[in-house]
Amino acid sequence: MLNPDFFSNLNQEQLEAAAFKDGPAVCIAGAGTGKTRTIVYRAAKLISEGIPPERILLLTFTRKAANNMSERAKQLADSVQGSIRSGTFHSFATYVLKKFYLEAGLKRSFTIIDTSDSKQILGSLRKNYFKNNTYNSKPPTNSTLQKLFSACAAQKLSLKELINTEHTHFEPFLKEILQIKDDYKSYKSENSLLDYDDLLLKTVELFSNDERVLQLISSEQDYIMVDEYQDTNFLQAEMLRLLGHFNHNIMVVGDDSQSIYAFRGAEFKNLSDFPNLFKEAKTFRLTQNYRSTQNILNASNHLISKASEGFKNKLETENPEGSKIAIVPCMNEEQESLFICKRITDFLKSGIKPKEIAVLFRAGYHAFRLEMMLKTINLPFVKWGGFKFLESVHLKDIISYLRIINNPWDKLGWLRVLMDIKGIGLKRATDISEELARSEEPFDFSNIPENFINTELSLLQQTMLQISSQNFTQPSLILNAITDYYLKNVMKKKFDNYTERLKDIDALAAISLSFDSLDDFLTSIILEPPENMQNLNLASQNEQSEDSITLSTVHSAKGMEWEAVFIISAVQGRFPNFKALKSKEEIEEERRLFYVAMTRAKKHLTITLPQEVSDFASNISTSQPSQFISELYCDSCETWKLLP
DNA sequence: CCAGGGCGTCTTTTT
DNA sequence: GACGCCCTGG
Repeated sequence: MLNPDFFSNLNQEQLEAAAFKDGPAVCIAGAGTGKTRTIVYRAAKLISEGIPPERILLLTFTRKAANNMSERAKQLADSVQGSIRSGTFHSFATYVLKKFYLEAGLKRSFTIIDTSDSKQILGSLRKNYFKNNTYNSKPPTNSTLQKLFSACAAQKLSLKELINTEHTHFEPFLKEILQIKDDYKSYKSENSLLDYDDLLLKTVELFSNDERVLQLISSEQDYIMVDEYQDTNFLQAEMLRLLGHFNHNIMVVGDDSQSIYAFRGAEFKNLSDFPNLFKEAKTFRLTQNYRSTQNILNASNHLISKASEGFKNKLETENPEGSKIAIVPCMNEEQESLFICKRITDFLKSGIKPKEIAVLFRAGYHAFRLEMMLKTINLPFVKWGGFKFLESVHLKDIISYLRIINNPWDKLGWLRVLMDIKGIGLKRATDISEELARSEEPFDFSNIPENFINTELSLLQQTMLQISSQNFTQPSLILNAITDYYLKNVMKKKFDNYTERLKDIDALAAISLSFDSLDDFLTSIILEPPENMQNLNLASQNEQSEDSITLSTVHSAKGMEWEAVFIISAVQGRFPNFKALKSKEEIEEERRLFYVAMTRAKKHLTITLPQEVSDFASNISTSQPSQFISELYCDSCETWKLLP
């Protein structure tokens, strides 16, 4: 049953969008205008009218948003059995490809590889190229290659076009880069590997080539809703367009002023283009903001009006004026951190709860100084974004063992595991992994050259044989056995801080408990990697976050809101980031990013500008205030003077 | 061909 | 402050 309170929570704009039933629609919803509430209400309403929840598909780019929404919709229509299907485009694509692997020309058990796997493969392929060093410019690194190939896929560009337009300094290497791209493609297909882009690419291919499959998949849902549509790329829009052949009830929701993912190929124009894709699409707009004070909105509107493109949705609110935005120049990061600690303490004294306070920044490392100070004064905090938990060496290692247990022919997994053995480097590890991939029996070492074999390698073989012979079904049990081996034989030798790293492995073990099969666990961890230590263990996170303030990158803060928000390091070169300074489009994106940061605040917004930052990336010593300060500055702001 | 040390690079943001 | 790459000696 629908909770009746919910009706009264919707204004006219929201009601119209939420009550819309059949056909395509686009909803342009500014920051803080109740976008999530509207989507959730629409879902709940459909369910209350008899649509089974599992026939509603909710697609988003990040899983955080997806989980959040299906939870809320569930609460709303609580007597309903079952739940809304929700997920990211990537997880939906994986579902499709697993179901129709034959039609997609794949093996039943294909492996999904993450970005660092791609880089590793590219690294080994790259060794065959760029040998004659006669050019006076630097050939692309593994990482750059990975980015280039990914950009091609997301933007539907040929490599040649991409290099000739955006990366002209690689023109001398074009031929070799093209060859590496071919090699990479063959390597993936020989080993049944799909990278993130392939998931989307193959699904789009499948949908365009096989109408039967498209129809079968389409018949699984009646309603599709897409959140944060401004963050989708060409392939995702294409996937949606194809689904539209049979599914007419598609609603996309988004805000082009909050498009902050162009760096990975997002096209915010997808939002304004939607009516071209679906001719009879109805457009809704949400413009009334419920989140922020008048002052915060004034300054935010002021800033976004400088944007050169977009709908320029001007937000309005009936909220009180509130206090002015504090612009606070500081001498250096030390003083900045001190000031923030002091002001946070004041906020806490005035009765604001810790979880209603957030500090936002452009890049993870901008907060290092502040983190140290918060630790010294014993103020608990959680940090979102920045550091990537699963990319740490020890966890990549552990996951490799799991991959081998799951699939003993996984060359990439073997490579990593073997290189941890004394006497085995890249060459031998490659030879052995290829031999193992060729063998009929799992863990068959009989064709490995004898001089490669030592006690450590035999121990590895025995351990793997033994674990796999136990036929554990629970991934957590396998993980335990692996950890046992890894700790004894590798970890202590490899790291001087192994006890600290062991905590991460424990955390991974905690997540593994909620999975019943190793394959599911591995797939999930690649498609939806946990962001940090804190949200690994949900229970402890909830307890913790009650008493903790939040530190977050602006990207990870999207969709969130807090009573009091700080934006730190608002200096030219940090925010906007120095890498963005050279192109107009990237400055535009930085501005939207700053806008997202500002509009997270409900009541108090404080922006700090250290005049001196030491930055190994940009080498800035004295810094100018961020250009966005003058762009946002208006009657709603005041500049503070700190005593030295 | 491997191990280990030194040195440079990088950190923008995520599936 | 961590990691990867390159060089050298064994």
